[in-house]
Amino acid sequence: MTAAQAENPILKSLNAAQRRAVTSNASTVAILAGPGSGKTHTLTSRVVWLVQQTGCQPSDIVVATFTVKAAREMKERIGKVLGPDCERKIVLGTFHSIARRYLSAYGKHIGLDSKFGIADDGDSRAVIQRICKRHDFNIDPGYARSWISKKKAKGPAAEAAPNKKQPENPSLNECYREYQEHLERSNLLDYDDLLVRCVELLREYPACVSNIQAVLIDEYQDTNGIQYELMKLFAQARQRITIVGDPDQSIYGWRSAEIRNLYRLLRDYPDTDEISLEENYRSSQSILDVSLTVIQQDKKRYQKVLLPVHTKGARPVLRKLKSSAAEGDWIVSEIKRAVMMFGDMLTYEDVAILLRSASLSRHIEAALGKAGLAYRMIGGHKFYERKEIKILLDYLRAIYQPDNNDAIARIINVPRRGIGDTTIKRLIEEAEQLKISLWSLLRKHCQGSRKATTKILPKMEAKLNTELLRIISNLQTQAQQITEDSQHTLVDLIEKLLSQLDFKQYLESEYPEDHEQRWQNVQEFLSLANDFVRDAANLEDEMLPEIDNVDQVKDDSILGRFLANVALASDAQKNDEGAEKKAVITISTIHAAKGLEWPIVFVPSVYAGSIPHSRAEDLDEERRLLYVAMTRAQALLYLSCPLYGSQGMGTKVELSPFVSPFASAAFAKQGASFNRPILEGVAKILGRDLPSEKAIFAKLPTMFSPEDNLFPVDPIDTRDAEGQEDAEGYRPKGPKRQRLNNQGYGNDDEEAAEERPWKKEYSTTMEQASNFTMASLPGFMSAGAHQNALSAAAAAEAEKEAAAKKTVKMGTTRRKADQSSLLGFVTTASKKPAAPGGGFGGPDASMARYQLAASRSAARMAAETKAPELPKLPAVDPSLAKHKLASGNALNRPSVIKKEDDKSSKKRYHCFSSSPPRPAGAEDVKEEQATTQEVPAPDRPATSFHRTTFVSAASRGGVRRPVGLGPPPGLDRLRKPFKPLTITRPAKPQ
DNA sequence: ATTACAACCTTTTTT
DNA sequence: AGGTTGTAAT
Repeated sequence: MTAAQAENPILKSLNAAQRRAVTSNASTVAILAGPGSGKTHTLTSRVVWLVQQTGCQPSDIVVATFTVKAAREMKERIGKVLGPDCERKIVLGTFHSIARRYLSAYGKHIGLDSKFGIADDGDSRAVIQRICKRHDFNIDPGYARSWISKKKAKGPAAEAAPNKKQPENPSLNECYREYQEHLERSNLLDYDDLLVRCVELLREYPACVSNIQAVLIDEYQDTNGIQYELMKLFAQARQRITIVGDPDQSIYGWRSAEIRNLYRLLRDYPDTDEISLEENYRSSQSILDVSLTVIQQDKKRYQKVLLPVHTKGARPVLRKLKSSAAEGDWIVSEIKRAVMMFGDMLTYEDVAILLRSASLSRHIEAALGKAGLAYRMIGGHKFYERKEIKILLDYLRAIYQPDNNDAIARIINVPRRGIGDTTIKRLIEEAEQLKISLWSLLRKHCQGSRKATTKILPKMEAKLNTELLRIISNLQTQAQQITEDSQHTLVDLIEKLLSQLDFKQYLESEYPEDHEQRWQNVQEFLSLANDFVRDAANLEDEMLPEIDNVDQVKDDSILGRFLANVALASDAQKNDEGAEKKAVITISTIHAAKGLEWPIVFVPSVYAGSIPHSRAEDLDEERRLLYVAMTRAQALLYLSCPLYGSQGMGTKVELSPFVSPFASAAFAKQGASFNRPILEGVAKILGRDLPSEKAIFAKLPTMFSPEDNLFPVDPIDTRDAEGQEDAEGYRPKGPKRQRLNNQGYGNDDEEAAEERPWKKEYSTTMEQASNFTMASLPGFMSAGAHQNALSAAAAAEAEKEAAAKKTVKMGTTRRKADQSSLLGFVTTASKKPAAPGGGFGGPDASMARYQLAASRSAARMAAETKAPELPKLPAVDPSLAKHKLASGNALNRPSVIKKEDDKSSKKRYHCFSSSPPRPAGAEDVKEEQATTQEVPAPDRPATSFHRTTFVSAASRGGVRRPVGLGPPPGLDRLRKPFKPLTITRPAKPQ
């Protein structure tokens, strides 16, 4: 590189490959980036480079991301470097939101009413359902919906070929047609339409993108056909495109993402500069190894290299638990163990629990709630999907677009007006026959100008008239005024709506149990609206640049934009005003976790049916999903699997085929001992300062178990003994083992465990003999013995531990102690009554215990065949270790130790040449972002959390609820909290 | 005939 | 937490 480049601060934080990607002069650049390789950073830097070095105007750059979160983050990062001015000007957002902006500004050129609304999922479903029902189509509406969506998403490229298929159900096409007609009549676009119409616009009216100098696409592997088309069209003036992606992380095939787009790009732009980023700055080597083992089972995948930059680290864990409930409890215990054993270095903020589906969160939430741990949930139920919020949104939509039949239909009877489903349905049908909107039908009927054939009782008609019609038309008038004078704001409008509906009272009567919570959500909604108005006013967000001789419509009302925003960002983000820096555990779907990272990651429910989801059609994609989940972890990775399904007794569950082939070879069966080398390794990966041993152990609560031994390592369900029918295909791994020391330490099945006779005690001998060394034989886990020892030790003096151990009996009495140690720990964390028989009071005792554990684990590691080799790291200088760590120290990565001579060994994306022979399903390339962990997804307001669990959490002193649910934030929140951007690049890999 | 209410059952992933 | 069923009340 040139001298000038060397001095450029942007480039300093980049490694060679990244730098090449950033500074490439090629007009199209394809960056293939594995997980944790700094993808986002690279893309961001390229934007900066284009602006600073090549003179691109920010307003002439388009950056499209796949998720709102990614867009936000990128925006923030760019703003940090280029300043808010540039940040504002760059056209940056999800494909959908960018398309919406263009359609709203220029849609008139393709005959689109600029006041179009966006049909969300519910709308589409309702419409299609109605159509199917009306025609007695023998189609599953859900299927029809996705069929239509796919058809749209494939884009023009796929148009030609597919007739060869098979006789398509003609009703599908009819359904499609009518659906489209209906949307048009209501002036709605569904998600796919946004893209389809935008393609149409850019084709027919290229002038509106004539200014575009560069197009950058994030998460390219998740791009579908229509998006590819869109990308090309945005770039039509200059053909300058940069994409970043990783085929291994393609997890949106179900939404028509096509990995094939990569080949298309190379075919359409033969001079594309291909660059691969191979260094992984995120995870420990052993995490990468295991992840790679998983992903490599996909034989067709594009082989790719991941070069670990960090040391080996703790072995990833695959933990088997008896039940989902036990799984939840175990996760809690392991989280607590980790947080405690690392002193102040790790907080709950560093922990994520990643799920295949949101519904799996129930057990986890229950366990967290029981333990009093606060959490935040990403993905899954969305704020805007809440009943009470949806009602309000439907009213707003009706106000904005009275012709939106679906919105009207949903609110006709919402504060109850005595109009039932059947009547509503009839009204809709009638309106549709007449080709008028439901709104005008009602209007005319109530005004008497035209009687509806559907009969409406006078009482109800009166209600309709005074309540529904009046409210809506009143507010419509008010909504008009919003744009002009700033006296009336969107918030005023909503508040008026609330009062006219008597909404609070409605909630009270409708949800006697719940109403407070729901009212809080409403308040939250108000404050969200307030934020939106403020942001829209301050930074003229999302305004497209003026282009000479091209006129755009700026007619966009605030209300319209607000509604669009809601539809496109189902993820309500709350600017939490840094109010409380709640260190809170994150629960997320894997999909929503893409691009993020955490020091500690749990992936529960790794069983067949969950991770290859039972309804999944693409197993490879499911595997990739697991891969994505695993590669979110920086230092500690835990997979877990309940052996028996949650419901009832029946369902046995089988370990996911994605890990079972090498489960015992690649994973540890229980959490690692947090001995000094492990701790130091983690500290190094995270770039944090590790507290001294003393500091750590001074804080350990009494009765704290330093090992992951509260749950049996190889649980066998007691019910199994009682003649459970073997589900098809279920086969206990290996011969049925006797339960040795696997008595349930979890809290379920306590009784059963109690009654279970102890088969043998021979295991004790062995354990005693080996002292605390783990038996390495599979199936002979000494967890119980360890537990016993610890419990016993708790009752005795620390020095007597060895002796105490011998006195342990494998009797029922023991379990009591175990249990109390679990529960004791939980409560002790906050309270601190001396545990029964609590000899383990002081730091000294804790230290003693620790040392014991450390030596034990050292022994175990020696015994284990595959023990990770831990580099002997120099102990932290004691003086250093005494430093109290600032809580926020987390974020800087240390300079990376890069392996110097891997050049020779690394493979390249060698077949990344133009016009690849298109192996039918060959999937390739993609990327991953090296996000910094402090940019977790936006919080959901606490009010939207599952309330039940929070209530229980709140009631046990220890942990506070994550967010103050106070009154809506005042107007003092005029400034967006300035969140420092953490660009966490390793200092310089040479 | 319609509406309202109570007892079930079911939940992929997201713009 | 929602939707869908089945039953009771209007």
